[in-house]
Amino acid sequence: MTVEIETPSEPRSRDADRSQQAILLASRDEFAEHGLGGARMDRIAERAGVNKRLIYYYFGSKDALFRAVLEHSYAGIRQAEQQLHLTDLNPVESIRRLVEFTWAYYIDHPEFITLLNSANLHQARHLGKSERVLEMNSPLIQTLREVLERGRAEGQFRGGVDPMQLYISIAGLAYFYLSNNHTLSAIFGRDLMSPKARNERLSHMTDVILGYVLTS
Amino acid sequence: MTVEIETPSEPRSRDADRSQQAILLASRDEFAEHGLGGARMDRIAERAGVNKRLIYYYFGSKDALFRAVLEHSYAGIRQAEQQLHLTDLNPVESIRRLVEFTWAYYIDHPEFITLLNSANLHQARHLGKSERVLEMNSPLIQTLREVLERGRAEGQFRGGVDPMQLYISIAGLAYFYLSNNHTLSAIFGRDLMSPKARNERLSHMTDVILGYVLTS
Amino acid sequence: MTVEIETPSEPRSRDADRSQQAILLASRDEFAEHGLGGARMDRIAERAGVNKRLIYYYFGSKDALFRAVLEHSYAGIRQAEQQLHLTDLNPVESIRRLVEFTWAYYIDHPEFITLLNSANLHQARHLGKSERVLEMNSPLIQTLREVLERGRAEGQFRGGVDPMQLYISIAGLAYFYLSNNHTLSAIFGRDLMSPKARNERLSHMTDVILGYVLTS
Amino acid sequence: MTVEIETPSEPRSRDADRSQQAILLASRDEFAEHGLGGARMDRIAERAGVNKRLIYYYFGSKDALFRAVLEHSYAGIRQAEQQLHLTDLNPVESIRRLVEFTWAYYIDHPEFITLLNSANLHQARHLGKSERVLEMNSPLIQTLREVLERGRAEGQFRGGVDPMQLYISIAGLAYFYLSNNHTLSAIFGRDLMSPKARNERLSHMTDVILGYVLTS
DNA sequence: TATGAATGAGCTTTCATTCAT
DNA sequence: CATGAATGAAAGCTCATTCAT
Repeated sequence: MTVEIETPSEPRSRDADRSQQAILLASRDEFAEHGLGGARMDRIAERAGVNKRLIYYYFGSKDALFRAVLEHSYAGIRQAEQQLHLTDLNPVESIRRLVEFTWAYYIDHPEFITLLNSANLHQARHLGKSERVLEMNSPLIQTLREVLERGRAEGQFRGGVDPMQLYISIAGLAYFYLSNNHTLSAIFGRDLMSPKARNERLSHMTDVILGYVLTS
Repeated sequence: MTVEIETPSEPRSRDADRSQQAILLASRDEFAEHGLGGARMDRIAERAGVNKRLIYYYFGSKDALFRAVLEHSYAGIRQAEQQLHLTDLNPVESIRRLVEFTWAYYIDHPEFITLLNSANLHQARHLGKSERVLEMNSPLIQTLREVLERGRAEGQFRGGVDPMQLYISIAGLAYFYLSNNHTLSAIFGRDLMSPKARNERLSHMTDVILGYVLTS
Repeated sequence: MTVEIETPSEPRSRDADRSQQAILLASRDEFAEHGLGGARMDRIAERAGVNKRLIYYYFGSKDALFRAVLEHSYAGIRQAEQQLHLTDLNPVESIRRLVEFTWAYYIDHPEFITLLNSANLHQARHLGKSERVLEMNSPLIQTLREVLERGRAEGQFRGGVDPMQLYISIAGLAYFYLSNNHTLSAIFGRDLMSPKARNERLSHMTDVILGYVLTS
Repeated sequence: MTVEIETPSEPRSRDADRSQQAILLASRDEFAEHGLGGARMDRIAERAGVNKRLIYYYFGSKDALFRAVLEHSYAGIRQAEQQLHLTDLNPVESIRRLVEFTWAYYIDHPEFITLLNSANLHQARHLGKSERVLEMNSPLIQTLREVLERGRAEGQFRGGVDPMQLYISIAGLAYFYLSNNHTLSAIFGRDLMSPKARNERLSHMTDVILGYVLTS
């Protein structure tokens, strides 16, 4: 999941960029697997194939590195969301696609969930150092609002739906299932990650969300 | 290292019980605040007001202690769920009460969410050491199944609803909102934990779930 | 130069005291030889024959350890000064004894000079964390004041001598010679630490100080 | 690594000279503030506004840089001393001027004291790598010897005064006061660096030295 | 002449855990 | 039942120094 955000223009040593990217990807995986507390700088260096010192040279500290990884991940999902083009579809298909996208994105980017968990664990204590995250996905909310209004205008959707609440709900339906799949699989004695189970979950999620927004 | 939380049968020293309980509560808070990796045995000892060595005497290791805390937490919610008496209500009220209960429980026990996160983070790597968790809340699923069937029989509910999926969905709607409330509050520029916001969320959740299960 | 300051009364593990003392003496030597920046915790642990971790267990940090060493050293010279009994002698002998004592103490405790240097180097930047040092040697100043007054009353000493200035001067005459003896020996092409050279310096110092305080 | 401080004979790049000077001044300040052990090459580079690699290009190593700084500082005081022209004055005024000069120089060049301290700390272990320092201030000693002899011939000064001892004493009287001013100010509860306190010290120093050399 | 990238070695400090009583 | 003393291993981080250009 390499996200090239900005085209580098200045003639900088290619190795510098490559090293930074390597560190970023390696630490994303390490943080995802072990959490912020459990991640090891040594392992990140090894994974990235660079000297440990170089991580500090570029990112300063473990915390700062974690923040960089978070921002990188947020940028990734924000960018993916921007390619959804929800307004090209009719309202029902639009909602359906958003549910499917959310589900697929979490499945394809399992590290995103763990990173979010870690972020929330630590934000609870020392809040919001990374202000850059904030401008995250207001655009999608705006689009969703338009979709809901159009569906309402066409008589398909119920009124009074808060797009933010809906967005959070869609995310929550996917997130909890995936984030806790180990515990849940154990509790319910089913493999919740089998292809069949995944399809059932997506189907259920779609039903829940459409059942909510659709009238009659 | 077995921890007897419920009434001990043999006449054990009151101090012993008190120490164990103190350790359990202290470590629950510490794990909730810092995660498994970030929790510190020293701090747990300090919080519990006991000598660090005593923790090892009773619980054996940090991992074992974490497992004990998890089991304790699971036992807590299981016990609370058992007092719901869903079958005393009509199907619609029953579902409504389950949603309300889940919401309220997560709000009252914020450590539960963090512990779940930590558990899943680590289970992802070394699976299921604590087999005792498994028998967790099948009973509630069974009750929910009966509620759904009754609603279906009375023509109020749609058919084909998997009680496990529904249970996970209810949990997910509450969990994601609360777990990520810092990030979400920042992104959307609203305080998602104000009394008003909480009520709105509960209202929305209920609408979503009822919108899904209800026919017509 | 072991200074037993306070008789331990409580029945504490002997090893604890011994370990702390060993750490204190080892770090005093290490700090004296290498300065605060150049001292190595590993070497201190080795010198003290204890585990490195134990140093942190007892002293908390390198800085705190340095402060403890300083206080220990100050206590040492203060205690030695208190055994001078200057008031038992006539004024001239009293001054002579103070000069001799200062000289001998610095020679016998070469670490004291280096520690003072290090302390001042660092105090220059983050001032006075160790407030306990403050009550150091006012008592000697008071004694010196009495000696000067008596000498004045007996017509031997000049008036208007500030005991603090005199105390600093006596110290300075010894300190600079010893502190810079390597450089000075090189510059002047003499071994300034030979027994003969030492005697000459003490003799000179005594002449300077008596030449100043004596009338006629 | 020879550093030409005085006018370079061959036409060297102005930038090169400027860089070397900048490094020299920056490292002098850094060494003075933090000592040899505490000084940081990174900070020196930053202070000097040059690339870190350039320091190595010009000076070879941290130790060599420190030696260059020391030599630079010694050269500075030696040069200042040569402009004293002590022989132009009568013996008493000559001594008085030397005391005043020493005091003023230390006050104006506080880094000199710290550098001397660091030098002595490290020379104590690996002696005398910089032989160039040695020719330092024999000339002044020679001048001082002449002054003392003249004073003796004129009957004002006592005989048998070793000019080296006197020189060291004058330096020591100023040095100890200034080097330990933080500690001393704290101990005695006075601000030893106030203008008034400084004047008193100089006055005292002059009295001590003249009290010693003058007859009757 | 000058520099950004990179590193091996070693630093202070932390941690879960055990020993001895 | 309880504890203060002690530790091996490893963590995050720093440092003087070198490489490549």
